[in-house]
Amino acid sequence: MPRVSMADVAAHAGVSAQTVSRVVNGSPRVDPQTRARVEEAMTALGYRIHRAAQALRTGRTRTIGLVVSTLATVGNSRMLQAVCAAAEARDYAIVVVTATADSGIRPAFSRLHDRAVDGAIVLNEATRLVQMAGTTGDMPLVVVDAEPAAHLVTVQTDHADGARAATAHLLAGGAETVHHLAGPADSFAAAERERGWRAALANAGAAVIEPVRGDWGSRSGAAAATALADATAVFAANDQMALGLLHGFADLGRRVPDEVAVVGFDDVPEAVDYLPPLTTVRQDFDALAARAVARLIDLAEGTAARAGASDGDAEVLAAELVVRESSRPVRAV
Amino acid sequence: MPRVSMADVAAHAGVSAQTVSRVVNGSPRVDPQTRARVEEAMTALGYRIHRAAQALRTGRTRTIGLVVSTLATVGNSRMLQAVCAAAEARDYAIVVVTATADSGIRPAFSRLHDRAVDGAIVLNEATRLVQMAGTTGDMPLVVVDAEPAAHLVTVQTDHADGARAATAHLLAGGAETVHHLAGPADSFAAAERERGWRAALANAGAAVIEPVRGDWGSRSGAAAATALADATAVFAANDQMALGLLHGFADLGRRVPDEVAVVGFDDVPEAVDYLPPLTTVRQDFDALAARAVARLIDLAEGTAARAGASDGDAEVLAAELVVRESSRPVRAV
DNA sequence: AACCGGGGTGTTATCGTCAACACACCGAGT
DNA sequence: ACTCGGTGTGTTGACGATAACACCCCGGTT
Repeated sequence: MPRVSMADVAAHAGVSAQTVSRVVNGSPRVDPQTRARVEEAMTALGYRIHRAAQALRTGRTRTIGLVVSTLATVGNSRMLQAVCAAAEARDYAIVVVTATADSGIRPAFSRLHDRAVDGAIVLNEATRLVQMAGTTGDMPLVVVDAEPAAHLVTVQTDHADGARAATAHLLAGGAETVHHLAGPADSFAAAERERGWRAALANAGAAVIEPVRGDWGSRSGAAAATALADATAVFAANDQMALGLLHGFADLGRRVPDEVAVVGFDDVPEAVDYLPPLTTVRQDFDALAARAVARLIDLAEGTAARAGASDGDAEVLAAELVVRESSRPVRAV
Repeated sequence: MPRVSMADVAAHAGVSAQTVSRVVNGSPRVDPQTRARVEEAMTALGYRIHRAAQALRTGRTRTIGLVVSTLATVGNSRMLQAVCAAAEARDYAIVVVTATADSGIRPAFSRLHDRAVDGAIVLNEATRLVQMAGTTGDMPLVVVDAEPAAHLVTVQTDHADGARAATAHLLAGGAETVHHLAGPADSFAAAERERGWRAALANAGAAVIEPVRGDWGSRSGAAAATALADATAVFAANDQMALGLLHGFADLGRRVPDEVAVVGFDDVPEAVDYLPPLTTVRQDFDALAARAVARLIDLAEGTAARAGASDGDAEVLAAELVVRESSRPVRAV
């Protein structure tokens, strides 16, 4: 049995296809009786709107592209899930495209352009967004965790403040100063976390030791342990690197938290079961995703043109310190 | 500037739109000179095919739906990434829909049906697939990690064999028997892993202690530690639960691996940095995803009708034991 | 000379939906 | 009686791509 079209429904209800369209789109210009008859016909025939045809006619697909560098980080995959949920609630679908470092974002946007998505959300690692200014054409865009800039709508966690809180917490615990295991140099989130760490140290008048740099992965955290062997407190830029650090310190015989305190960032679900359970900074990925989707849909549907409200518009969501055993005060109270 | 259509390209190249279509679709019935002229016009104008129009005319969207219960498990998010990569290589796009336990799969498939996807891949937790036999209509379907059944194409890791290898490894290490921290009762993968564990015990004539059941999350693993306090070897159904178990054992003062050996499943990237580094069973998610996508595209494009080769067709990929410190032999060699 | 076959190309109609316009009807105001 | 505004509905014509068919031009048969 072939697809049921508006014409079929129209015939069954004894009206024109246009009236069916009006019912589907909730136009007020339909007699309640007629509307009821059409709706009855729709359920009777099992009518489903043909999105491709709708897209062809209206130019809008009710589809959002999600550009993601990798899903290997817990943060990204949680964002993806949250974005899906938020989009589904608005009757939008998500198509995922990957943009790796070597492929660049151009092919990703090319695919999205083909698919005529109504807009795109870019996750993370967006420092190199500058490259693509021209490429995206006029596609509405919301970037997560990127440098706020003119003509760019961004949504981000307050990485700097979270990092500041983590560092202050470690200082309050009695550490002379706090070492930092930073993320990749080209990551905005990593830069922000580093900035917050520096600010907290400056605020307390503590010495700044140049950070060790990792790649977000736990292996790089383990590798950093020797370089950080004389630290009494370390703020790691994410939980995975913190985990590696815990491992590295264990191998070196450095006891956590008795000899060295460790704090991470993200609050991955497993952090509570690390050994010892990890103090970390929790991001509200659900809220972040909901805001990103809401902003994008506003842009895509909005009559408020992009010249107006969208200029360099940045939204920042708070992060929350979660204290666990890995940062029990170094010198007992 | 509005969208560039085939007609525009055709005008620019001095041919008809149909000829442009033939060039785009690689028809052999085009003079090489004409083809060159058309291709030149396409790049000159920046032509991009309009998928919605193509979909309307051809009835196919070059889009694959991915139905996923959650992305909280590492396995699922790695599968998602791998599926995206495999699909992109074939010029297909992925749209992700979630089907939670309460929402059921019906709305998910409804969304996919609207979107006119060419087929769908269902990830995991598919025991309740039976519910949807009628719902999917004739949409081509590949299910990952589900009970093979007639009229169902499945792709799966050899969970049972991986579990068997893990259990045999623990027995070889000197354990009297091996306890099992199982996954949720409604999960196919969990059932298979349990089956492999039982088989290995039976094979060795070891006693079977009824498994403790978790929910894949690390917290459930930690909670299971007390119930498993007298074990000398535990096979956990995934790495996250194994991590929780390591935490729980540490709290109980049970030393791993000296007093109790632990093995997980999945080989998440962090497993190597758990304390102690976790022995586990590695799944090849990339291969799994590539096979799933390949099978689905065959189904969707295949002239080989579904009555033929697709009947109860199951593909099984090997898993590999990765030995680390958490299972160092209980009784020294 | 008439015919054939096939490569290369154009024409036409169509997929399902919706914007724009047309129209028919009705009660209210002049 | 006659316009008027509003309401409910139908008609027409795109949107962009392509399947099906029609056509022309050629060299090679009969």
